[in-house]
Amino acid sequence: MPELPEVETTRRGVAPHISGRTVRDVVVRERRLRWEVPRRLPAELRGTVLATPQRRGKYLLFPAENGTAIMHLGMSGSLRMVIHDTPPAKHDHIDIVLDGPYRMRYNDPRRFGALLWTRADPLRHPRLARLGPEPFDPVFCGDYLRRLAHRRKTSIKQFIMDASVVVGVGNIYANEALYRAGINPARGAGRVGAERMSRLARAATEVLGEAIEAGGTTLRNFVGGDGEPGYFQFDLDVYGREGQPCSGCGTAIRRRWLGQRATFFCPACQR
DNA sequence: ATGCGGACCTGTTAGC
DNA sequence: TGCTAACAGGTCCGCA
Repeated sequence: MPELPEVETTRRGVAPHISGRTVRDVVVRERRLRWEVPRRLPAELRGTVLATPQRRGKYLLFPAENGTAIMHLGMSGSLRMVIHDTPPAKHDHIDIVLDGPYRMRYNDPRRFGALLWTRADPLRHPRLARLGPEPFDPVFCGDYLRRLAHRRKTSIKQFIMDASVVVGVGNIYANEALYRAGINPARGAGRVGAERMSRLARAATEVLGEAIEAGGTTLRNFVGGDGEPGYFQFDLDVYGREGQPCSGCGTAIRRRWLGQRATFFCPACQR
């Protein structure tokens, strides 16, 4: 579920409840996530004061005094703040128990997520070191994309979803950005001209920004950081709309597969 | 270096 | 109603 807007919404949701709080304990009920939760993580976090959580791509960073907890929500992870005596539900794998009435609870049915620990600069962590720029970073622009896409034969959609190119453009927003830019998702990355590439960069930045504004797209079981199920729905033009008319020209939206991911596009508007 | 396919998991929904 | 298959928002890894 979580794409960048959901991750950012989660960060914003939990931030006021954890910034400046002391970690009383960390309860790990299931350590088999994408990678095993480090055994030393509870001991490292216990007794330290948490700073404001940060985000890098879809990774959440929880800086403590002696290191940083690095979290990824994977496909199905979510965080919520619950009062201490709330009994854990199915797939509630980890609690960060805080001073005061709340603990931060991590739930992840598919266990594609992760919780890691580093004492060093988290941005140099192997998982983060090779990430591309944030979509809101001014270096992320048409020229930047053109340079990287030079002679690349992969589709523009797979290219824009590559986290070493730019972070945070997941399947939903790749579809939406390409629609807004009028580019066929299957087009070779190296065959997108300068003008259209600029449009794509702008579209990606825009669509992600708007989704964050909207509070994140809510699909399936996403739960906002405040514990309220998000009911806001970002208005999607193509994703999940196979067979429905394109809002621009009325042509039926098509679905195809690119890189094992469902891809939605308007065959008339996107070339 | 690039590109592809498979892998990790469980839950929900569509179809018979 | 019940069973099975397809599909789901992410990434990493190994191989060609």
